[in-house]
Amino acid sequence: MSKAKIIVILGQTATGKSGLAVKIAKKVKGEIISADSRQVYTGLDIGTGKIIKKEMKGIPHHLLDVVKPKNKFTVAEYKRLGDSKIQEILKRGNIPIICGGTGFYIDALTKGVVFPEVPPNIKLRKILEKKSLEELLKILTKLDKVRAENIDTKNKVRLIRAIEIAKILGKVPKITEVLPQYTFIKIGLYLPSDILKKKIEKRVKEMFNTKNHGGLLNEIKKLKKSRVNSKRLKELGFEYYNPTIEKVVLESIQYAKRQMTWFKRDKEIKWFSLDKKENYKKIEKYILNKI
RNA sequence: GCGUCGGUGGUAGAGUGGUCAAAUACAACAGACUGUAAAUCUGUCGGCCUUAGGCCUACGAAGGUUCGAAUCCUUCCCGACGCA
Repeated sequence: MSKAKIIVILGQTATGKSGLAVKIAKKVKGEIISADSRQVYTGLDIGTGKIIKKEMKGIPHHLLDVVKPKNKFTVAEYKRLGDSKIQEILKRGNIPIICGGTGFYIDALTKGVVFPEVPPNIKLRKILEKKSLEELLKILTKLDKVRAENIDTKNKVRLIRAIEIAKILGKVPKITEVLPQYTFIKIGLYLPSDILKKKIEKRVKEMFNTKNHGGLLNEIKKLKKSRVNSKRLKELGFEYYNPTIEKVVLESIQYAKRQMTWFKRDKEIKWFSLDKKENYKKIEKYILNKI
């Protein structure tokens, strides 16, 4: 039996992924699984550029609004949920379309990555956070010399997580990748950088427009009211921490670059530019051919 | 017009005779990524030479003092403030 096929649509922010995904879904009887690390949260709508009901055009969208922003969501959870969504969709005889810009999440779902079964330990993290990089490295070296040697020794977040894992499992297991059970058709969307910048600018301005459900600032107000503190807001991304139009535009552009460094490594991605309308047809054809 | 303070790399801003191609921050460029991933972290960042290193051009402009100047002196240009 041949493997089930799954479409993946990825790309930098503001390249038009969501729109394309809906179009493709209509053609192939698809259902969309979002791969966005922040759109999983309720209440983060404007700042994350979450698709609105009208734009969905009746296509089912999954993994949007699955947790409250006060709770932390993680890749491992994403993988679990994503895998089960894929199964459900396939069972219905439809085609799953993974669509989003969070490379880490996409890889978790498409590369058969197996994460160590160690949930975050908030208490331990609090203690470790107070320690210096040197101290943390020392602790990790004691627990797992191998991981200590190849870890980024200046990255506190990583050091803490490594210790967290090693404390439970004795060491940090080597990352294992099992052969994926599906065939992924990966479509990457890109735009020439000047056009991308313009689109980002336009999008950010729209975010701040108060006619847009009160705008981003109102969204932040609501989040604060629901007792999301400012440290958490910062974690949720730059749009949510003292934003100004200029700042958000700049940081979006920087973010887009970071996204690209991630995607560049994946040689399975077939890239398309969306700067011309007729390219939609090209992509459609490419996908229909593969399915 | 007189007086005071100031003019530093893409920007902001330290440096006030040698250790200065010049702290730091930002931007830019490249990259990493084992449960925070729009997060977190790293490298490069005047030009040229293949790295060690070397050479050249640079701290408003032109001169000067000095073995040596972003730093001191003179004049000029520009800016801010004060007095007229």
